[in-house]
Amino acid sequence: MTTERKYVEELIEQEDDFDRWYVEVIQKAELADESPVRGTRVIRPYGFALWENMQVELDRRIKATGVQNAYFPLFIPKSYLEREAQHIQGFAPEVAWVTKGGDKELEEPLAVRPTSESIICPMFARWVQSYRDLPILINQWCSVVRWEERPRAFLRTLEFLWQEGHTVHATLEEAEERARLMLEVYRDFVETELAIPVIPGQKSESEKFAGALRTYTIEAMMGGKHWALQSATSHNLGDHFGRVFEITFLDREGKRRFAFNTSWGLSHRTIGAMVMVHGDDRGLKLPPRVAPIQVVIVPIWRKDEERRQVEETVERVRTMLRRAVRVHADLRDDKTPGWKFNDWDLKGVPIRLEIGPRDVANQQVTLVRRDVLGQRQTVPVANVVEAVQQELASIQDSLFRAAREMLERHTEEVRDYERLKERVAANAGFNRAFWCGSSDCEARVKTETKATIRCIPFEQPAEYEPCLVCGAPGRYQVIWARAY
RNA sequence: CGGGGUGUGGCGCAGUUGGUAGCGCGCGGCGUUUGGGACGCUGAGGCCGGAGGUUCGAGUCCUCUCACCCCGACCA
Repeated sequence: MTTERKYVEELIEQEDDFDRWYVEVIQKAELADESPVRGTRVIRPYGFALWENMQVELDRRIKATGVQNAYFPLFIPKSYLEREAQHIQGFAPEVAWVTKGGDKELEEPLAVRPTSESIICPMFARWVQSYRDLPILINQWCSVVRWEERPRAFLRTLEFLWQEGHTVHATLEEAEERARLMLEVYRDFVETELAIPVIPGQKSESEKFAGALRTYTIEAMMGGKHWALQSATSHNLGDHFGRVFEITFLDREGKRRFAFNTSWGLSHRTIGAMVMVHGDDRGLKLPPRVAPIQVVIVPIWRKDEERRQVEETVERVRTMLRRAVRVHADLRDDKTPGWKFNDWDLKGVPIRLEIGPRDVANQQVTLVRRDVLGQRQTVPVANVVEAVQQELASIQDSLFRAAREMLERHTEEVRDYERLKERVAANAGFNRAFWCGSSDCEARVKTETKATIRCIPFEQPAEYEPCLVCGAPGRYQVIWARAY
């Protein structure tokens, strides 16, 4: 450990205090910084570049399902937010209100959107007249505000970045299909781009979105304490919002009907997920597909003459790579190579290329992978593009495998309530167990262990055993875990 | 809202029984260095969270207050 500690002396080790490691690594890798308002964070250029790369990939997938982007106002009149009773009940405690415009008291307070159903649905009501107008498929990229008691960088901040999709349909079946489709989009995005395996499933009644008929979720396991993180949700809102906002249309038979809605969102908390799932004692490990810098080139020289030759080769390699990957040449002359190695390890850049006099002489570069530090390989300059692309794909793959292995290793089928208590107390991970479906059993476990039902996985066993808590016939196999 | 803790250069901290503020890192300059966080010299930077009080004198003692952090409660 002492030799390890030498590399990044200022970063606490995960094992010592995972939560503090999380805070420190975000700060030191320059993903985000503190801001004057408690619970808000500045997202720095490196962190924002990561989010932008994520946006591009997710946006593409969303649009591929026929959705269009739009933008709705930040402010929602109080009366609008209050129309769906469960919706406002769920969000009331964490809504931020604007009551004054300049010096003038507003006639009606405006909510800063905690989510936009209640401002989008009234617009849907205006736009929908006939079954021919349906479906409407809208997405917006924006930030929302929820006045949380205990903020955590990226995972739970007062203001956070996300996309929220909102759709209207003629039938419940169509809404259901859309809700499930978008969850599948999220699953694919999170697993493919972020290299995080997830468990798709349905939320229990007590955990579902305020105002929804059904909520679907993808749940991921974080490193360290092996807690769960709800990584995205998709809701079938039924006709709850259709009725209160009077989104009606004439069907083919000329009959007036209420429309059905869905909404679905993925936020920048998934950045926090990447940090916690892939990171190690040296810092971040960013999945190549979304990493702001995929390859960093570190030049090494002693004399001015060497410097000239090395930088010439660096420039040549950078130009070769630039068309294929996101590459950065670290030409700072006030930092030593060793310092740079540690710095880029901390920032999670997947591949480092070292180019020194030896490499120049042999027309090669030295390639080091962030996920398997210490294993250096040399690559002829002529082959560098191909080699880098191959390694990036391989890193993406191995990050996903490692995360999946962690998920599997820390998941257990639990048949005894005492065992569940033990495992939750020990931060042992996910617990698969049978549940009768009663909210009493659910509440009891939450009170006694702090674990909640993360989801009812879509994948269910062929046969059901008795409820873990009360012994009544089991109706579902669920995942119990503590969550961020 | 309960329990605990911390506020001193950008960051991390020290500051004894009260005597007029210091260390490390970082930052600027110069020189030597550079294959896993180099070194020397030199320089800049602080009304010690805020208000009031005690005192000849307060970073230090007293009172009040503010902010932040941690643990609970709460939170899709």
